[in-house]
Amino acid sequence: MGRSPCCDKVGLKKGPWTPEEDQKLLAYIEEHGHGSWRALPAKAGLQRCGKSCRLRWTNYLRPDIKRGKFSLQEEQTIIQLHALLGNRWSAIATHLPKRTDNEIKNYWNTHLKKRLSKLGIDPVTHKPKSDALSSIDGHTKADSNLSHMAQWESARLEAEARLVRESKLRSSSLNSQLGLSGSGVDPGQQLNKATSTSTQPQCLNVMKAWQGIWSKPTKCGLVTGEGSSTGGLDLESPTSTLCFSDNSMPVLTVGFSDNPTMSSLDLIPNSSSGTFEGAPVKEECDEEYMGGEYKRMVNSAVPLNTGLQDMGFSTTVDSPWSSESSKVGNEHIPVTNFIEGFTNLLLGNSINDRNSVDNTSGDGDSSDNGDADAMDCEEFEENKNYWNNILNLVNSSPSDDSTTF
DNA sequence: AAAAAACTCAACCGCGCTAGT
DNA sequence: AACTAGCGCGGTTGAGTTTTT
Repeated sequence: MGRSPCCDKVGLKKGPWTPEEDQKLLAYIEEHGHGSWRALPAKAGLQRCGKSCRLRWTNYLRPDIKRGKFSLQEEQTIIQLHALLGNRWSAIATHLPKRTDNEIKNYWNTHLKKRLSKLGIDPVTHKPKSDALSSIDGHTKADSNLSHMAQWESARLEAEARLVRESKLRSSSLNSQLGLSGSGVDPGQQLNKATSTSTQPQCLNVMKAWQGIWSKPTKCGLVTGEGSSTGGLDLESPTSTLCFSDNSMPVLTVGFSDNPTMSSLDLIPNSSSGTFEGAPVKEECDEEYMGGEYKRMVNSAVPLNTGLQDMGFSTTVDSPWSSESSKVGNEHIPVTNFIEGFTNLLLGNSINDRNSVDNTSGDGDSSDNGDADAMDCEEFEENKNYWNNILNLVNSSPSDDSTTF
């Protein structure tokens, strides 16, 4: 019948954890790994339910957790991802290394939500509250964007779930191959490997496809306006650069071109998952953040666009970092620009302005559906203004001395 | 200085999903 | 197919802390 209760056994302790309990849990997991959470408390000598132990570990004791104030970049990431994903805190957390879903959730509820509300922005829909009034039939122009987002997100979630399963399988098979359970390998290192693997972002892959879709139809020239005709290899975006660090690891820098005061966000490729991980630019990031954990470079055989394949797209890629484009169906997508497209979608992009000007003077071909084009440009202009407002708010907030940890 | 209000965040709760039997 | 165990997620709570009155 129903689920067996987890925490209603008599004698099990609840409430705040004591340092002694923390120590017991930490020592046990470091030595044995957590194994079955339900069985763990008895083995570790704790009068707690397994669920409580798991929560304490994942939200507090785990070694790869960063505590303290959220950085500006983290705030921006949370706001942007929340607009896309809603209250899917665990999904958002995969893009904020060392932050737990619980912490992000709390930070959203206690800080960011209020800040957006004060700005007159609905923190649920991320739309200006007045939009509902100005809209004739209750639907705003942004609804069409959100509809696209919802469709992609739905597909993304399915793909992500599969990826996680596969990742677990790979991880467990790797562990067994390495003989981790009984070898002389440092348990702490085992833990770090396990946890770092589990926190690697998985779902940005779909952004590539998303970016490709978004960049394709609009004549505002979202991202690939000029480059697409050359096979999507345009890397000369005004707002993104692909550079290579000393160890030949590409770092994609996404700038907020319309806001000169805004810091840029470096995206460091995680070659084992085929995704990019966000990290602050050098001026603001701390050593730990940019340390080995996020600069790990493994020559992994995992395809760059596993997520796309998972979604049923036919994808080809030459090698994880040597190829700047991949195929979705028959369409080339500039992979290195995918996050730019994501940011463009959220922030608008100066490219839009430039190309929209071009289009207004346009050639005969582009004048076929000029009304629709104008509408697209209008929508992107609205999006740009909206996101600039949000990000400016975050930037200018009096409580924001949070660029340090 | 004290009380009240507001805020923060660790922890709990219940549900849904998946894997195993 | 039905059931159970276990895990993870999102929503909520409440104790402790800080700020305001």
